[in-house]
Amino acid sequence: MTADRNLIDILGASDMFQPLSDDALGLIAANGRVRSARRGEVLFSFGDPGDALFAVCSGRVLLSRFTSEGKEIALAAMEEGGVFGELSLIDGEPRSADATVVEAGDLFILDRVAFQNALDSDPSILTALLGVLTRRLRITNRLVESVSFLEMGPRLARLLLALAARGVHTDAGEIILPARYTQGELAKRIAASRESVSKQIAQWTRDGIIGLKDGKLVLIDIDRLNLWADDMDLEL
Amino acid sequence: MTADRNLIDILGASDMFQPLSDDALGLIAANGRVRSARRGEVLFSFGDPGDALFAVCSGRVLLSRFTSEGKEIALAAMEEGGVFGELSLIDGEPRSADATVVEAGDLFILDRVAFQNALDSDPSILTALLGVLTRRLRITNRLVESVSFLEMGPRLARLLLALAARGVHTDAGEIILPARYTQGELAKRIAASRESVSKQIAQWTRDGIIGLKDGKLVLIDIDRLNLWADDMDLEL
DNA sequence: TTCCGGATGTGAGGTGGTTCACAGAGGTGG
DNA sequence: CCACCTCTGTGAACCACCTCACATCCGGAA
Repeated sequence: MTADRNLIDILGASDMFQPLSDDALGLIAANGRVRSARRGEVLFSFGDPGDALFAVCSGRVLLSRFTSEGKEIALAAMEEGGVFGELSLIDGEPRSADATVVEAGDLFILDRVAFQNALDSDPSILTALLGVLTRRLRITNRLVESVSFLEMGPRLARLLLALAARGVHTDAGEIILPARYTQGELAKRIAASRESVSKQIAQWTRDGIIGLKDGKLVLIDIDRLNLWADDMDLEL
Repeated sequence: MTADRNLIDILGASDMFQPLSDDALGLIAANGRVRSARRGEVLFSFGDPGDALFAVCSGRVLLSRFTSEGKEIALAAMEEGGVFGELSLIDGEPRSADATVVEAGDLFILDRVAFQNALDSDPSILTALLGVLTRRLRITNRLVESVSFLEMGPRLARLLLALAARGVHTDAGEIILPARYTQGELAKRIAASRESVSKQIAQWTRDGIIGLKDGKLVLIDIDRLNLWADDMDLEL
C-alpha cells in the first residue's frame, strides 16, 4: 500500500530522509501519520518526555524557550521539509524547548518505534541524522555569535536576508518574503523586544529599504540591507 | 603494538570513544598522535579547512569566535576527555570557530583518514558521535538562553557553579575551582566584558560568597550563589 | 456593519553593561 | 633583582535597548 505521493516527496526533500530510496520513504510514510495543526497550537513543551519526531509538511513551527515572565527566544524555526524533535529520540532526554505552531499547516509525526524501525531498515539514515545535527549545531553557533556580538539592527537585517532565501523575486529585483511574519515572531527570532523591531522596520520603511506587499515584507534595497547585516562585526 | 596505557584510559573516558573496547581504543590511539601545546597556541582558526579531530588529554582549549574589533565569545570549553573539531570531519565544511589553548597540556590528534578507519572498524562510534552532537546541541541551546535572557550576574554564577563540578570540596563545605581562570576567560565564556566580571567578583568577594585560594576561586557560600544563578528567570 | 482581539506605531524614562582610562599587583624571564 | 607583560581593580561617561503606557489599525466573527 503506497502512501500519499505528496508526502513522500516532502519527506524525500527533507535533510533527514533525503538519502532514502522511494521504497524506504514509502515505508516511513506508512508508519507515521499526518495531522493538521492550528496556529498557536503547542506541540510539546520543555521538559516533556519526547517520544516522537516531527516533519513539517506545510506551515511553520517555532522551537523556543520561555522565561517565567513570558519572554521568549526562538532557538530555531521549522518550515516545509524541516525535521525536529529528534533529539529526545536519540538520547531519551526530555524536550529541550517548546514547539509552537506559528503558521497553520500539516505535520508528519513518527513515533519512537517507527523511527527505530526505519533506522534498522536503512542505516544510511544514521549518517543523514549526523548531517542534520551538524548543520543545526553550526546554525546555533551562529545564533550565539549574533546575539552576543551584534546589535539589534544587524541581527534583524540578517534574519530578513535569511528569510529571503525562500522568498519570491520580483522583476524589479525586490524580494517578497515567503510569509507574513508578525513583528513579535521576528523579535523572538533575534532575541529583541517587539517594540524595537517595530521601530527598526519603521525606520527602514522610511528609508526605502523595505516595504509591505499585502501583509508580507518586501526587501527593496537589498544592498543597503546587506550593509546593515555585515557591519563588519564578524570577521570573514 | 600497544599504545600508551594512559592515553587509552583518557580516550576511553571521553564521550566520543567511550563505547569502544580496549582493543579498538588501542587501534585509534596508535593511529593518532599526541603533542603538547603551549598556552595561547591557536590550533585552528575559523574558516580553515578541517582535517583532524582533537581530544584533550590535559589542559584546556577554548572554542570561540571573534569580531574584527577583537571581542571574543567562547562557544565551548574543552577539558580533559573533551573531543572537538569533529564537525568538519563529518560535513567537510571549514572550521566554524577558533580553537585556542588557554591552559597548556597534551592533545591527541586524529586525522580524517584515521577517523574514517576507526568508523569503519567500529560502527558503534557513529552512535556515540550522535550522542556527542546531541549533548553539544543541548548545551549550546542553553548558552543561547543564558545570553539572551539572563543578566551578567546570573550568567557568571551559573558558570562558576558549572566549573565547580570538577572542583575540589573542602571540609568546610566550600569548593575550590579546578583551575586558575582569568577574569578575561570567564568574561568570554559568558559574553561579558572583563571589567564587568571583575566588578561582580569583587562584589561577591566583599559579600563573602566567593574567595581566592592560591590563585583559584573558591565558592564559599554555594547557597547564595545558587540564588544568583536561578533567579527564576528560566522556568523549571 | 459593528465589535473585538491581535498586531502595530511611537514616545518617555530608566538602566545594565560597555567603553575608556588609569593605577596597582603579580609572576616570569632575562 | 629588575623589567616587562599580563592580569586585576575601579570610576566616569555613554548608550542601545528594555519596559511601560498608550493610540491606532486591521481582519475576521457575529
